[in-house]
Amino acid sequence: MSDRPRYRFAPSPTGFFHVGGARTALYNWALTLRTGGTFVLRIEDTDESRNSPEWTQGIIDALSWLGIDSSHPQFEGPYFQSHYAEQHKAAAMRLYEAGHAYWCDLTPEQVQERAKESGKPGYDGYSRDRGLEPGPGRVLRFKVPSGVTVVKDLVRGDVEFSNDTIEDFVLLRSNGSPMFLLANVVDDIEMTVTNVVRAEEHLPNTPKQQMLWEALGRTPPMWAHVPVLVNEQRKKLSKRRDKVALEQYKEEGILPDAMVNYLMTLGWAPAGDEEIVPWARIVDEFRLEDVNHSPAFFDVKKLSAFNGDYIRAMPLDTFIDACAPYLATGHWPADRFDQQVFNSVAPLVQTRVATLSEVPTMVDFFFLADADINEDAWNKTMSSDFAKDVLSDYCAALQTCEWSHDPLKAALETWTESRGLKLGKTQAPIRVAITGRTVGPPLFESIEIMKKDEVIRRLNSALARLS
RNA sequence: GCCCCCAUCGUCUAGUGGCCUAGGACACCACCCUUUCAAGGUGGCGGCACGGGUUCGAAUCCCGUUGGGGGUGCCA
Repeated sequence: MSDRPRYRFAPSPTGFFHVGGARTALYNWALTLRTGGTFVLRIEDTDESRNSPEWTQGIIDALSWLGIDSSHPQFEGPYFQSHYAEQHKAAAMRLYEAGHAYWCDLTPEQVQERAKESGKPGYDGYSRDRGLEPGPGRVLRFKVPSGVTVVKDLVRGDVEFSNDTIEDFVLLRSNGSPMFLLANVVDDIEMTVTNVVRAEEHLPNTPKQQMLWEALGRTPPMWAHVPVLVNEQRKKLSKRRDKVALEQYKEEGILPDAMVNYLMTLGWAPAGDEEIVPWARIVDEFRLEDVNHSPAFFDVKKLSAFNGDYIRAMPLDTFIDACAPYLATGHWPADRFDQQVFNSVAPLVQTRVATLSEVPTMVDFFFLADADINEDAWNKTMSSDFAKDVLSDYCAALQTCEWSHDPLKAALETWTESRGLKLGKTQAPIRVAITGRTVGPPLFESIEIMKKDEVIRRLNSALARLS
């Protein structure tokens, strides 16, 4: 066994992959990479109600999307907690035999009842000294020793828990199956985990787990509890209320690099004034000691801003490739899509989107049989007194105009100046007639890319609607 | 209720006793550029929760208050 640190990420497969889990995984991965350690993936699937094979694959896929590749030499696993039930039970029995645990025949209802009567919540240690033998309907409880448990946490420092505030918790259910606290510790011991980096919600569990490590005769790992991610109401991100599925962001065209970079700046910041930094630098600089102590708001707007930055930084052909899946689901007839046309506008699109899913809408007019005219845009631009004239005069000018954006622009400029107007105004009706919207890629560059017949047809069609 | 954690612009953060008249980023606003919208550039708005200490000196250390969060299962 080497003295390299062994980190671990231990999600339970409850549906889709959570952005909070993603950040925890990334913290562990960055640390693994820098320290030359190992990243152990363990699927905590002991609760049968939340267990499904495709969810496990979902976790592996999500990690891989984030750049945590299961074939990387520093990656180990996945292990499945459910496969280790025998070890968990054996450890529980060792604890019992060593006097660290005892059987209790109280049902959850009875425990609750006693708590109600005494006015003190939780289990009161009723069976501690009753010397019960194992039997049906009996749970095994840990005998919490007296004293104080000090959790040494890399993020928070020493956290003290008075043991008398901790009840004798259940190790084995009445059906004999092991509980999370036990399973988690036994697995960490078996997998020789040395560093546990997880979300703050586990902090109250930690003294219990540390007692288990000690009762099992082991030295507890280094703990680190990172702050939770919260929503706008400052509540822990929840899959019921909040948009937390990594998959969903992926579908919207958030780039993995942007997601990774953004997630890493939640609770931590790289040195200097820039927060958009390459992963290699993050690996180099990330320290648990520097992680903030307070919850961080997962801000989709800022994520988008990061993403826009990453999109603009892409080489053009990479951007074009990245757009392909989004273009494939465009709302135009499939046979009208023209890759060459898209390639020509791509540079103009690249600076105008924050996510890839915005791309199809921005270029749809090239591929639709007719421009999809937005009514507000039409009403706003076609009501001007020059709308009809500019449409018809420009249409006429196009017949002889050289088909290149400069002359295309010059033609309209000449007309505009002759009327004492501004190009910003006069291009509007033309833009709406051709693209259907008031905003979009630069007009003359777009016209240049389109077929002359088609442009003229759309201008005439607008003209017909006007009169 | 009990236990634990936390507290710098609206948000994410820098800051580890003097470099702070508190820096950056997102958002917002204005201007510049400009064929729309973006992008880019320039500038602006805006913060150390409060009260006590400690100290020559506190955003930084201590105590309290208030406010937020997490946990409190025969879930993980």
